[in-house]
Amino acid sequence: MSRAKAAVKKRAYHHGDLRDQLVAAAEAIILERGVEGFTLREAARRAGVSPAAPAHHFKDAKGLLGEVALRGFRDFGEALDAGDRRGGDDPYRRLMEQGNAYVNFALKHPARFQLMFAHGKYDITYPGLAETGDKAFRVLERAVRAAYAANPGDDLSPDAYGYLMAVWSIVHGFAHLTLGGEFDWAARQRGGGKDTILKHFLPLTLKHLPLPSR
Amino acid sequence: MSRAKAAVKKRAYHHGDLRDQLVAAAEAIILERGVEGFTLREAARRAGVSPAAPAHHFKDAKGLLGEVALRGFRDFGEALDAGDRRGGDDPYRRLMEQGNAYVNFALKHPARFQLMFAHGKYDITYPGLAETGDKAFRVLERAVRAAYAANPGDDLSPDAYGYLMAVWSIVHGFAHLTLGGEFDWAARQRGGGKDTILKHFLPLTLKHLPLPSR
DNA sequence: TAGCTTATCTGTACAACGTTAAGATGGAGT
DNA sequence: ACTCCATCTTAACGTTGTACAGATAAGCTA
Repeated sequence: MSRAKAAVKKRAYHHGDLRDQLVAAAEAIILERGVEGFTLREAARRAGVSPAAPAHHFKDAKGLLGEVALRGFRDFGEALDAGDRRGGDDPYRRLMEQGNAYVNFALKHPARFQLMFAHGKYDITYPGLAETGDKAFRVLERAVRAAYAANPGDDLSPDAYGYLMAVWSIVHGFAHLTLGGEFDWAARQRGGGKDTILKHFLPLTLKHLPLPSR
Repeated sequence: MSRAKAAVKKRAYHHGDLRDQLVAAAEAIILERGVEGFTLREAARRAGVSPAAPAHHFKDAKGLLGEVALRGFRDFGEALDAGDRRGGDDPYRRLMEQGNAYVNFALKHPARFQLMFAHGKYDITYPGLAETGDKAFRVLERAVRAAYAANPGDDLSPDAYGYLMAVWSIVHGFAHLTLGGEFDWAARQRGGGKDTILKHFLPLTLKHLPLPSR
């Protein structure tokens, strides 16, 4: 009997799949109760193990959330990359598609996104996390480099930096404010929820995305 | 001997100024340890009272933080209003000044700002909070109304809504990302901290603030 | 001034949390 | 068959938020 099979059998002393199931439980808890509602003991309870069991897979509670954040940044980076590719050759379209992907990811995976930018909640020194986060961020930088025709390795021009920050700010701000419910009045006007925001108000907003000056 | 005077004397059974000092302690804790590091007991300790004392002034821990958030939104609204007035008659300048005020407030009062947008940390039903928050955000709406020449009471046009959300997103995103340390690479490049971001990178970013189409 | 009322604070207690230490279990490799 | 050791449990400790009963003193009424 394999380890994974043993996991479905109840009360096996050795869980067999605890690490992954702790991550899954953590994501579920954050989704249900918000980042604030997460507790390590609850995650252990859902996985059917004692409160001390997670210590054998993660340094502490913030370590487990570090793994959740890492997986979030990995998928996030891939989503941005897919958006970038959808943009083809046009620098503006590449940035526009990335912006759409950015907000779409946030609204499709609110638990992950909220955690990823909830500083202090997870261990930022978790192995691989910094690299994975940087990788995601560099997808955006790459598109800005192309838009400003910067050679690889060269520093971006001040204006290119400003543009990079402006684009990042507008999509991140929109995602953060939407998840925070600050645009609920807008959704209520159209009688819808997240879908309305994504399909109706995001395009309305992103059409004001600044154009790269070169 | 007045109540306030009694407060400085040590170990008076009745504190005399507990409510305000709990708020001050809470802000100090958040500033030092981040929103995550706040505990009610620590606030009580700093005010020199027992852990049960705050209950007579606030329903619970989230109630105290609700008061902190309320005071934050009050000052925030006033800062935005001052910016709006600095903008004079020019709609774009009004919005630009408000944007500057928005980010400046966030960087000058990081503890308050982080708390204000930390959903789940404070009691959103705290008396007066919703009204104070709405009031602050209506300062921005008012300027957009002027820019789009909307009559008071009328609904904004879809494009005006989109513009409102875009402007709000870009300044909020910039503030949130800066406080989260996401622009540290930029500050490091210029060898500075928050001041560098405020004085150098904010103008560079806000110059991409979209213009109202009418 | 004396007595009563009430707001404010203390002391104690409890459940839940994160984390650690010591011991139990059983799969994997020799 | 035997040993090793990763994995899990049980038990315990200190900290947290909060409830409850009682202590204190400030303010009001007479």
